[in-house]
Parts: sequence; structure tokens; C-alpha cells
Amino acid sequence: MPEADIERICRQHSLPLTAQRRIVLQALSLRPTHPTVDDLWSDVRQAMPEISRTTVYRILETFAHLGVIRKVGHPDSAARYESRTSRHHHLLCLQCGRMEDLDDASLDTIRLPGLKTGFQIEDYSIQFRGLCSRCSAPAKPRLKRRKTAGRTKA
Amino acid sequence: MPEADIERICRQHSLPLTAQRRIVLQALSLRPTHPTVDDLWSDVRQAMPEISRTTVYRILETFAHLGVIRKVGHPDSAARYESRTSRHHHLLCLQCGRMEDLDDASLDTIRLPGLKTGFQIEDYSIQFRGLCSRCSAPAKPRLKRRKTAGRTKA
DNA sequence: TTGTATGCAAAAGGTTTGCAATGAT
DNA sequence: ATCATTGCAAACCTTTTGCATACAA
Repeated sequence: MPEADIERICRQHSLPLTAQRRIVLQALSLRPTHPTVDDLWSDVRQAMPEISRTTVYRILETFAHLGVIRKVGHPDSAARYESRTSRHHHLLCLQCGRMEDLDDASLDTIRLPGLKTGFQIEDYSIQFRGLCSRCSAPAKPRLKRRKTAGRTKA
Repeated sequence: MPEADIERICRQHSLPLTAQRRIVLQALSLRPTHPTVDDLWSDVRQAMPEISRTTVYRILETFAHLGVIRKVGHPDSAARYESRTSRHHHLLCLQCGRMEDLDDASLDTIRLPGLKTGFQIEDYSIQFRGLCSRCSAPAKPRLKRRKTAGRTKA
């Protein structure tokens, strides 16, 4: 996410443009695999060691509510975020939990189902489940399903 | 899920067929909306008040690993499960978090994307996001986004 | 100056684990 | 008899909240 976008978004919503917001959104857009809050926190602390985990939580929640980023559904316990909100799809590795984006224009225009239940569809995405290249390689060491990145301080 | 299925599954995997397993899987299959562990725990305690929350966690994890049930990705913090593992799709209400199943045969046969990345696709499902009938009704009271059912005991 | 965001600490919510006792086979 | 499951309690991980301080506008 370019700097200019972050500035514009904050201006549009009358949100103070803080260094923390800049760096957290930046870090998210640099991560292709739907990081957890802790993933981002470790990234961000390299440039800003004093940032608190709480702040990362708050920034992500704020911008997810604005629709600028998205919280993605993932079967693991910790929440995951992505910066892309345009239509795209996901590859979820059942072995290691890794989630990659999939772009395929022909999947972006499926026929929407009838709305018998009164549900109003705004958007959709397809989740493809299977094994990523690392985990499906038979002989090579498999990626472990990491529980959590170690917590370093509050 | 019929009783007979539960018995068969346990036999096939050499798992003791306990009353807890029977009742938890039963409860899951009676819930159409992808319950949390606590949702199921409250259901189950009506028939078996002494069952522990830990047991519900363990049973769900056991059978999810076997592929008999599935843990579904949901943006809320608590894990959710479903008993249907045949191909189907989901309607996720962005307002209240409710998740319903969607059956539509024409969505079950989309063309699978090319596997450039070496990802091996086993299955897929489509998540439709929007507003459920309750939440999209303009004048009626909206369903609140419930945080959690209150915890009653350990 | 004014109001919101941040950082910290603590609480709350959600999940897992160790172990003794129970129960299925 | 044997071995896995259960229940409990405690630990652990994840997320939220209260409040004083710092910062953007």
C-alpha cells in the first residue's frame, strides 16, 4: 500500500495519521500470506521497537471496519488480515495453514445464486483447500503447523 | 448425523464409542449455523450436564482431523465447526456473524484454476459475504454481533 | 488547544495440557 | 486387562479494556 494511499484514507475518514498507522498498514501490504497480529507485530517492531501489540490490534480493527483491509476467515485460532479488498481467492494449505492469494479473472464472475433466503450478497471469494507446494512435496521435510510465534513482551 | 454413522465412524477408526462423542456429533449436526464450541457445549449440557468443555474441544478436534467434520474459517475469534463435509458454500453475514450453508449445484463444478504454484487442490467452497435477512431488513431491530455466550463453569 | 491514539497493565475470552479416575473394548 | 477418553484445574495464547500520557490536527 503506497504511502499516499494511507494518507488519503486517514484524511478521508478524519483519522489522525500516526507513524504507527503508517507502519502497520505498510507491513500488512508487504506480507503476501495473511499474517496474524503477532506476525505483523514482529515485522513492525524492527523499525519501531516500542510499538505495543495493543496498538497493532487497534489499527487493524479500525481499518478493517473502514473496509480498507479485511480480516480473513482462517481455521487457526489467531485472526489474520489481508490488505487486498478487491475480489480474489485463496489457497489454504491444510497441512501448514499457509494461505496464499489466487488471482484468476474467470473466477471473479461466477453467477450469483438466487436469494431465496433474503440474504443480500455484497461480494464473495473462493477458498481452495489442499496442500501447498512445500507440503505436498513427498520427500522433502514438511512445514510444521506452527502454533504461535513466541511472545516476547506484553 | 444418524446414530449409525457415528458408530461406523468410530469402529472404522478404532475409536471408543463414548456417550460424549455420540451426543456432541449429534448436537453439531442439529445446528445449521456453524456453532462455536460453547454453542455446542450449552446444547449438549441439557442432556448431559456433567460433560466438560474440554471434552467438547477434544471431540471436535478429533473428528475434524479425521475429516468427519470441519472447522470453518470465520472472522470471529472463536472456532466454528460444521458437520457437512460434502461440497457446499457459505453465506456470511457481515453484521451479525451468522453463517449459513448454501447449496447450489451449479457452483459445485467451477473450473479449477491452473496450478502454477504447485498447490494441490482437494476441494473448495465459496464464501458469499453480505447481510442476512434479519440484518438487511431496514426497519427491524438488527441482530447484535454477539461476543460470546457467557461462560458458566470451568 | 482539543480530541483521538498510544502504551501499559490487567482482565477477559478462548484453547490446550497434565494427571488421576472412568469407561469402552 | 488394556488402553483411550473424560473431567478437572491450571497453564497458555489471543484479544479487549481502563486509564494516564503523548501526539496529530
